[in-house]
Amino acid sequence: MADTAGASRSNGVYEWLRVAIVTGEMRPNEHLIEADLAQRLAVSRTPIRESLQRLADGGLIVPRKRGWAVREYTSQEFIENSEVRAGLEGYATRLATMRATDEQIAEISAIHEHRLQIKVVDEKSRVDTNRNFHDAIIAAAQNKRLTDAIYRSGQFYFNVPLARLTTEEEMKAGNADHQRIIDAMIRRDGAVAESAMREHIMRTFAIFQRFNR
Amino acid sequence: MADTAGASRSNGVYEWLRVAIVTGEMRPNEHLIEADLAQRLAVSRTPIRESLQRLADGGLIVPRKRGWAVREYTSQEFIENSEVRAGLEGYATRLATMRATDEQIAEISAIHEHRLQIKVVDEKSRVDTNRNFHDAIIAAAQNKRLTDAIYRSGQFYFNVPLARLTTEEEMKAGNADHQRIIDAMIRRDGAVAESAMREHIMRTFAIFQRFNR
DNA sequence: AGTACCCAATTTGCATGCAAATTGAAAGAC
DNA sequence: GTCTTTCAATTTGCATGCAAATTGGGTACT
Repeated sequence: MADTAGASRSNGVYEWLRVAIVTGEMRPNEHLIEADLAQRLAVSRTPIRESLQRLADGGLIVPRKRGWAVREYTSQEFIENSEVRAGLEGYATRLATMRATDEQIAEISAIHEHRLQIKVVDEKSRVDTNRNFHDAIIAAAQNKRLTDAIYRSGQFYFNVPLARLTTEEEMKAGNADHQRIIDAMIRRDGAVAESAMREHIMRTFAIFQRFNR
Repeated sequence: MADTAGASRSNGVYEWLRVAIVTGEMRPNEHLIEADLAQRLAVSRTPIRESLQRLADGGLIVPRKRGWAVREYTSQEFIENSEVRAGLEGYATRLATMRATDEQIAEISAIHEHRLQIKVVDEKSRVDTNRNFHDAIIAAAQNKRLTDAIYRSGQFYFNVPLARLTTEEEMKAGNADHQRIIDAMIRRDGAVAESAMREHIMRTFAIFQRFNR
């Protein structure tokens, strides 16, 4: 997120709205009225307007003839976004395989080994270790713009309970994917690491696609 | 570009400023004063402010303690952005290779053949046919979000005379790259098409990197 | 000459006001 | 009962006003 500036009122409003949308507190298709939001957040319409425009640029809300509405994604758009994510993070994995120090690869491997111990029911650890694994790989690619683009694409998955509904088999399959990725990275095989990551991401999002309502 | 809405005054201002920055009319590091811009464009500060915030989100300008400045890219950022572009457009080429109809591939091939006839000095045709070639491939990937992401990444190359300074050898090398790409697409070899496009893009941007001042 | 300090000018952040666009619903026609 | 038309209420787009933050430069002091 290329955050615009410091802790102005406007930025506070923007962040509040962004979180409200991403967490699903504001439902897709929900209509947004400047004056209502202004009253609710106890500011004037000016910072509200500025925030809404930025949210629209970011694709979180869409213009209506009058006002704005929280964006609703079609399943087609969901798939398209998954492809973007797979393309970006797959490429990041290739770069990471080329550029990571041995220490970084050992660290990623350690995160993976740690995750193998996590039980499905331990939701927090499950989500955290997964995030750590992906974050460590992305960071090892050493490309800030690429990192930004990847995290930005994640914003589009709001209102999808990505983490909640994983079964035992799904977690096993995910860990097997991770194993394939880290194995290729250790062998410094960028092409395999990349395609393994792509497939992992497309598989994972396919699982969650059915919850995109 | 996920354009926010219709032809309001604010959008006009936004577009005017965006073009001014991208074309280099406003130089990197140039300081932007709301009131000055307002007077210059004969509107109040409100639409100016809204536009500046959106430009900042898009990464074209950066905040200063007081006001904004046209962003100046380091050569490191230039390279990083080239990698993002190569990753995205390479992946689009792979998808296009899988998804294009035979007719679409024939069309792309025809564009390429046509370009082979263009002389270096014919700048307009040279730039146009190159764009057509890339656009046709990107469109054939049939992924709107991916298309948006690719064109968005192009915005970061403002103030670089990308088209102007191509030599005879550089154009030949570019055409050879294009040949490799279309050959792989005809063979429906997505992996080769993808890496050929990646290499083409990284090579091309490496040529222009020296003009990034 | 150099340094510290202070004040006026500049510039932003935000609130408010008003005209124009949009809407929904009531009233009227058939 | 249904379709039109009209009009008041709602809502946005933009301009303007004002307080607070920032700055630059002049003056006093060493």
